[in-house]
Amino acid sequence: MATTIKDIAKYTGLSISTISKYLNGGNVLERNKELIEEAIQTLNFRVNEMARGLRTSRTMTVGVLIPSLENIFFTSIVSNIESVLLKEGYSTIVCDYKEDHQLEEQKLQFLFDKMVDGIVLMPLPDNDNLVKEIIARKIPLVLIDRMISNVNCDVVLVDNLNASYDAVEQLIIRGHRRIGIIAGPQNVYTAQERLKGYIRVFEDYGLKVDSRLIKQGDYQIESGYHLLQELMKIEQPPTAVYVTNYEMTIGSIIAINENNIKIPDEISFIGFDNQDLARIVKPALSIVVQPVQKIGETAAQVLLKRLKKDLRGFPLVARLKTQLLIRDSIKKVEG
Amino acid sequence: MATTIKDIAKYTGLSISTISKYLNGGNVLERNKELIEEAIQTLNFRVNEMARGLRTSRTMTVGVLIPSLENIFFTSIVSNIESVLLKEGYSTIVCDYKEDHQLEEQKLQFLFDKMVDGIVLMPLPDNDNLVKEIIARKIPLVLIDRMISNVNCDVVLVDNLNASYDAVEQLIIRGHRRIGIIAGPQNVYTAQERLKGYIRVFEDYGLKVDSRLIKQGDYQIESGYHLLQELMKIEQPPTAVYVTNYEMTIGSIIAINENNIKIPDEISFIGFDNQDLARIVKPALSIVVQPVQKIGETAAQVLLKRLKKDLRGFPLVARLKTQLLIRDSIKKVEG
DNA sequence: TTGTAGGCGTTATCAA
DNA sequence: TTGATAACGCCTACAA
Repeated sequence: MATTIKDIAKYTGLSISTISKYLNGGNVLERNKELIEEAIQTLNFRVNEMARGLRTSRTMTVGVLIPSLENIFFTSIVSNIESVLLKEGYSTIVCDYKEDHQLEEQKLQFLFDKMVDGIVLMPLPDNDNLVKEIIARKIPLVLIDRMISNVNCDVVLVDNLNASYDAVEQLIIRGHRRIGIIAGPQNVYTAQERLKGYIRVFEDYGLKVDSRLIKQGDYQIESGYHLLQELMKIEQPPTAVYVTNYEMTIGSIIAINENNIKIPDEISFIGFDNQDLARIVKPALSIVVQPVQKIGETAAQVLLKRLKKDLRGFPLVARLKTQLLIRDSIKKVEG
Repeated sequence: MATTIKDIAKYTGLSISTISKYLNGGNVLERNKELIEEAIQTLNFRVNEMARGLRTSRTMTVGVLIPSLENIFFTSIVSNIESVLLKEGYSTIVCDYKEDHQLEEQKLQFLFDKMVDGIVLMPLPDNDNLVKEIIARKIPLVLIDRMISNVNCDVVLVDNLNASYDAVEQLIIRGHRRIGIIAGPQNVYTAQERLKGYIRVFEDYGLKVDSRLIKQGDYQIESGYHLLQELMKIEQPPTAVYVTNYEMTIGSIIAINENNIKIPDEISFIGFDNQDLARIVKPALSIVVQPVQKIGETAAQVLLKRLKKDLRGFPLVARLKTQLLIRDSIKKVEG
């Protein structure tokens, strides 16, 4: 049906192996090179990746396993990974495991079956065995957004701790002392880090942390909505609040609007991740911006490096910096 | 390296072809069946999809090509497609073309190279040639959210026209006459349909359409934000507004909050797609809900059917109904 | 029901 | 530089 190397051979009068060699960058006489090129064009030839894969046991396919396809943070990363890989001829198989332990395992098995050449994984907590199994199979692996102790493996992280640190520090510098935080689920690595940063900056400034100002949400919109209102209802409400992810930031803003709370007069605000929202809300919201594009690109690049058997710098820990956008949602508090 | 049929043959003392037949559902003696099963378990055998693919020229892979991976509407659909396909052993290669004509073509070529068995496509306007090429290659294709005239091909659509019709009709029934619409870009099929529904219901009720109440946005948050404010600033502002997609609904709500416009007293509101938002905003928002899950599932099921060479009902046009959730954001207007 | 043998399209080894 | 040939792991007549 489709044209094969054999057809090119016939067309050019050369042998199959010469064509194959040319295809793989070997040396061929200039004259033949042109001839082959011509044949490829006119016969519209494309290598059969499957035959090649069978022979080389490389699929030129990378598996990306994420918690959910219904979360823009993850899919944006995937989008960037895919862009980079595509340029090198790799295709991306995306699986999501719907935040489910069992599914995570099952989909991983699926990627094994597909014989992906490499894997990018954003793992669930407490599933270190999966990571170990990938490594045991010697499949190049890049972890995103999570470190696993005692496991050697390339990782792309965001410096969440200092992201929080910097954000909260700006509030402190501007005179705030009662600063609320809407933190995430503490079995999630990033959420732990973001809370740690909050606590550390208080320590560094010799301030005491008031545990009533620490609210733990679940990274969902509702969380932000409810917890912000809880924060405002406590005896001495905070003068500033720091919300630690996209969804909860939306929820908080909705709560703030609904309760007619004035930013920054009644509360100073730093949110997370949501650039669109931040740009639109008046006054413009201050936010922590994660380098989504860079996360994806870095992960893809590291993986490509490993796929090329380049093991320099292994295990690499890329710790990407967030950006703190200070806008109009922060007020100075007179000491 | 990995165990092959050959290994199973050795272990069981049977021949390769017997094993193969068993693997493909053929008849084998009960005794041998158990033996083979045992071998598969202990040797941890998995068929080599590539070898199989080379032989059968089936990859058990489906390509899904969407405009963007950074839009939750699309990725939710992908998520559901993937779930259904996975159960049948198909893997999903997701590509996005970042709303770019050229990229769309390039990524499609990529899917061809990967020899996907089928394709699910959410096409850009004015790229009918791509669709035709897929069909010319006899690759099973399911189109989502867009019809192409003069082309025979399975399609999964949402009945956007009647979605709008029903929504606006509810406003009319409750006495509204000046109803604003924030429509989408008119080169997009769904956006056309949604506007048509608005116009048709006015006609059916013998009411005149005031073109000043029709605003055309670009399906982005900013659009909603600005256009809602424009609507409220015209001489006789609308008593109700209907916003025709997710992002613009967010934008509109932000504008409404910011300008302290009271829902439903100052304006009745029907939004689109955003269930989370709708649930949280007070008063609860009325919205048009697209059957995201069903879109994905239907597309996957139709494709699976075609992949099994079942051509009954071709070309199928699945026209899925939206759901109109009436909540507290609509006020009755006294005639 | 089981086994034999040929071939899917490619790469890789080795000779020429 | 080029070509003949043997795999890669599987499926599928066909024969037993």
